[in-house]
Amino acid sequence: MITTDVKELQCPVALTLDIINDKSKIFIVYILLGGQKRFKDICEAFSQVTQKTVTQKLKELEADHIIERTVFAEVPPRVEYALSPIGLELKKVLDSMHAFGEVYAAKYGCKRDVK
Amino acid sequence: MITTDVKELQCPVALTLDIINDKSKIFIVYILLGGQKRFKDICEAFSQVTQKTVTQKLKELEADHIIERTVFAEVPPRVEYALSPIGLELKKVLDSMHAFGEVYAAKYGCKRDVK
DNA sequence: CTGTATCCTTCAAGATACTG
DNA sequence: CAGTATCTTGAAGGATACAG
Repeated sequence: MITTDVKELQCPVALTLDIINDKSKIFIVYILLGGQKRFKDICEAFSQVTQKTVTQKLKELEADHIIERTVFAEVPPRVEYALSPIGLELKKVLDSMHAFGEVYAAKYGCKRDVK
Repeated sequence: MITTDVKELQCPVALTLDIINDKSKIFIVYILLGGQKRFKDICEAFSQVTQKTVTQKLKELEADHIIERTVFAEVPPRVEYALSPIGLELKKVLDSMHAFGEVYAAKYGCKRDVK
């Protein structure tokens, strides 16, 4: 069977990976764990990534119900992004990553080769 | 300051993400949580990825001390991959992903658009 | 400020064939 | 069986300019 435009992920881990499919998205969640942020703030926290990419990742996260986007009718425009309730659930995943990172760094250091 | 060939990741989450930087590596860890596996078995569990990619990811994981590679001097050759002690620590990360995926699926289902 | 729209580059990964 | 060696391609992301 070939699914043409939809896939069904039986494994919850695969589902999670499909939602948080790259580093930049996890970073956005990480940033938003510190409270809601403006578009500009997210871009600045993300020096290695272009604005275009930030926009795209924010859209994907919003489409997946991980974050919520609020537009304020002001001049100049203001848009705030915040984690949704389900997005907040990702904190546990991030926490476990944090814990692993600390254990790993204690054993092997935190220096990494750049590819 | 510009680092030319090494980066130092202060944030443990960033470090973890740098080690487990894509879905395929997390999947390999996931597969190996079920016990040590042969190269062939890993390739087969990974129908969507080519052998070349599996080889590459295994090498990276080994270089990062996440997995251990054992060569048996047999004919035909046999190579087994297993999680290292630190690699086993990743189980907690996978567990939290599993938990999140279940919560998410209960709320939004497990069907995903294919890009 | 918060995005869109193009164009362009590069790099990861697929296909395939070959080796010890 | 467990890889390595090439070649190729497609999509992600950078740079830049523009819009509401």
